Amino acid sequence: MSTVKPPYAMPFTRMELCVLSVIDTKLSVLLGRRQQEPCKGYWALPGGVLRIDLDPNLERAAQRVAVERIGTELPYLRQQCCIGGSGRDPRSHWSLSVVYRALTTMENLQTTPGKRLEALRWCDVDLAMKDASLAFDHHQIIATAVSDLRSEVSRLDLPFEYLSAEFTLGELQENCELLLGRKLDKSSFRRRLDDRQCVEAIEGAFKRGANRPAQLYRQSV
Amino acid sequence: MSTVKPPYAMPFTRMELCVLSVIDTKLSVLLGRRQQEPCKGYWALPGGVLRIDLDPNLERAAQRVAVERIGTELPYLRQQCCIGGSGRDPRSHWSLSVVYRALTTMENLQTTPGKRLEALRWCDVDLAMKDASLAFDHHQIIATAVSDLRSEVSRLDLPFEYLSAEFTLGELQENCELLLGRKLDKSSFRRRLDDRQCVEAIEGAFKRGANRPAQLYRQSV
DNA sequence: TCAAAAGTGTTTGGGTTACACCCATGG
DNA sequence: CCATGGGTGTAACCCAAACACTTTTGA
Repeated sequence: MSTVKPPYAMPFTRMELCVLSVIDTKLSVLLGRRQQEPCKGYWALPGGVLRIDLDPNLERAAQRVAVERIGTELPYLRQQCCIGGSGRDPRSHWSLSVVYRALTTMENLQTTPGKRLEALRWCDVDLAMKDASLAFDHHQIIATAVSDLRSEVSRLDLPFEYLSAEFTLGELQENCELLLGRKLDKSSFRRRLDDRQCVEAIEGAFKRGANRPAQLYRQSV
Repeated sequence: MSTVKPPYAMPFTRMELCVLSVIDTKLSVLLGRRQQEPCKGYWALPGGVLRIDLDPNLERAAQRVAVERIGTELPYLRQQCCIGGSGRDPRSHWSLSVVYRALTTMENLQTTPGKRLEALRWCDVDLAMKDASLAFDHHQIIATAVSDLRSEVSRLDLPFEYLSAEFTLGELQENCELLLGRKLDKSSFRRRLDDRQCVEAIEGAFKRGANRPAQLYRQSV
């Protein structure tokens, strides 16, 4: 397999990250303030150029960009969409962005800005989704990312890479409620969980506190 | 906005089409037999190179490739996913494919193969989804395209670009059944339709035949 | 004995399935 | 008047929401 120069010019290809987290009980998205043109000074999703000399595939590319901009790899990475066309980005006549969505916890993330970013901050998604002052079409991307995440959680397609390995049903429910932005009923939540067999009790493992001990669970095989 | 040569090499970027249709009462996918390496002689999804000199955006690129390979533009075009990495395609060290899904009717499509294809043929999706002899990872792409289409139809997110402008409820139901590959109940299908208000009756328009005339409907605003 | 969170049962209601039935028309 | 497909009504059922209740621990 030899590398042949393609006969046509190829698009300027970037990776963009839509990193979500629950901050202060609200689902939030990580935004970076751009240090360079285009959209210098505007808030935008963190991103970077695809490096075919460094990245073996798209998902690894997204993780490399995460490390460079945010300082860590990201759990629960999902491809969201890709957008391409002429006139999107002044650096090139024709540019293509591959967007990945992630879910992480604040603790894993110190928000010290990486290369090419002036600052990083968390922004409540309810605000970000409507904020037309974000760079490019990023508020639209955030809206679909949030809606896709929420419909996954609604149908109990749970973000296990984001959750800790062992959890009580109360903790699991609380996490889902924070992601969805609404309360769930304990009884029906549990019934749906064991209909779908998505979690299993860990024999003899409990979380103890100032109350009745709670059975610990893990993701089912 | 000046065009600046990007500082890094960019991926060899292609468009692939997953064109679905109901052929002989079965949901089928359009496959082309490749005339050139890589995978010469194998059946694959029709596709072509992204041409940033010709295509204003990704969707237009998909339509241009459709015209070149299949001879017509396609209704109901949806972005499916994109796949990228090194070692996928011997023409380039690193290649990226943007996959679009479409839905069309056999009548709109003469299957005379376009450029770079030896032949075109329709293949029952139930076979194609499992056929590991398809080029690249195309059988996997087909499987997710079919599943995405079917879950849209299940929740009555109907493919209106594919349906004709006026239809009876019987025709609509029959179309949905063919796409889903299973029978639906007439009564509940109609109840769900008017709960969701996705179609509206066309005042005074009927389809006549050797039986009771059927009210014609169209997509709701 | 009380607070707090775990865990369970029971009722209700919305929505879908299954199926039976009536209606209107051409032949 | 009969075959054919359009169109409607009803009962059964499934799932999840709502909510009340019991259980088990530490303090």
